[in-house]
Amino acid sequence: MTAADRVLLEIQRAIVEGDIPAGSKISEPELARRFDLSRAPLREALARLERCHLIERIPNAGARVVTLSKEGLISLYQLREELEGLACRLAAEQMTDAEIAEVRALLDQHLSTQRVREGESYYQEAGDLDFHYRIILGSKNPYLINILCDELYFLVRMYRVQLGMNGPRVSRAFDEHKAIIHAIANRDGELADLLMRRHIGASRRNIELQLTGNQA
Amino acid sequence: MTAADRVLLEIQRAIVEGDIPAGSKISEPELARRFDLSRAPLREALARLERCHLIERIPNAGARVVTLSKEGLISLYQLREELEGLACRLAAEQMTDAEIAEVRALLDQHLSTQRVREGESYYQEAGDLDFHYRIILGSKNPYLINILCDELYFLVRMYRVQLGMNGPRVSRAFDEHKAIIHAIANRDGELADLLMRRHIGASRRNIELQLTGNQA
DNA sequence: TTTGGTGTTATTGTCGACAATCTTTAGGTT
DNA sequence: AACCTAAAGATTGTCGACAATAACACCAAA
Repeated sequence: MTAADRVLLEIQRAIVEGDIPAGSKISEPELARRFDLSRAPLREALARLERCHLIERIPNAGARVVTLSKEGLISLYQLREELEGLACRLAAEQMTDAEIAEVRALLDQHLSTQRVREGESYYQEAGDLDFHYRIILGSKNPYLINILCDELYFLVRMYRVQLGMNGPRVSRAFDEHKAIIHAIANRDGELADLLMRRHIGASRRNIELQLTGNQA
Repeated sequence: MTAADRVLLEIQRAIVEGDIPAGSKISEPELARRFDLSRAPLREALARLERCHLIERIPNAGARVVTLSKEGLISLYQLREELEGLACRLAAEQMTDAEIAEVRALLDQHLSTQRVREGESYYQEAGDLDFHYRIILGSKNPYLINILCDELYFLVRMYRVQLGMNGPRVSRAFDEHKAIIHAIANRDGELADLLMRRHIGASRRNIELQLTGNQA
């Protein structure tokens, strides 16, 4: 693993968790000192951060961390609904019985840990992401996998971590996950598609509420 | 405009048109000499080429131009159907009457030039791409625009330029374009979505035929 | 002959310094 | 006082060289 990869992971985590605040300016020399490396691997990392929409660069003018907005959230989740719906249809055709069984085991595991850590949202985040990851990987479509897992999901996590995902929504999401994997196990891609779109739509509305509440 | 941007455009064109053959290995020193610049901006360009799926990089091992395959084509066009279908639905809501009129004027212009250059596919390519670009931009969804215009379309062009787009399909595509913009003008997003999916599906089958024919 | 190890070679990753560009600030003019 | 201009400062883009890693060839042993 290269130095650019390491610093990329660190900066990704820092931006997603708000350690580097949204909307703040990125200074290459400052970050280079902070992570104790040259600007070459740092610029490589910045290029990848731009790729996953965590920063915005203007030639000869610098880079800024993205700002979270209601319009951005809606645009992002419009795409998610469409792409993850497609992922469900493909997964219903492509996933092996073994892979489906693994996801079901994963969900059971989430359910038990969720009871213990009621209200603590971070682990739920990771679990939720993990579920979506599995379905997307199950589509076996490399371009779809790349877009969702490598380019869009860090921004999704940023919205969820910074704006929170709490209330009764947390426990309800598990049931929705169960229903989706059940439809996939039945090889009913259409139903899985529909359920996933509703699932993502509900998640969007939940974050939207937080967003309008906070900035009001 | 920076030097990395210039060399990026040149290499993109070279790969899309097969000047740098599909599947060939990329040598950083060689390309640096060939385009007469340092490796720093070249690596920046390579990073963006990877982003639009024209090359594949392995850490510490180099980069290769992608190889065109039937599976790759199908995966790519599955995504296109979904994303451009969404673009049509959004465009039917978001495009202004002026923008719609512009696209119609564009189509009329294509029709007249197409009659003149019957069979010459390259201009048709540009025209077809232009039409799709307009619809995508009309969706006003920045993430959707980024994915389709910046990341996927160079690969689409590569398939079409290298595997050809000929026969009666060329003229038929114009009628399909007409029908799509007509549906958008009527603010019928559902219909535009359906027509676009069929349009892209037909285009895929056409290239698929060429692909199976060539490698057989 | 095939397989495993080793040395060589070439490529990629990284570094520090220089050049080009933009932002900011100070100054002068209307 | 407001606005345009210009110089200073800082930041980004680019360069050539060095270090680390991986591919390759060669040789030895089974």
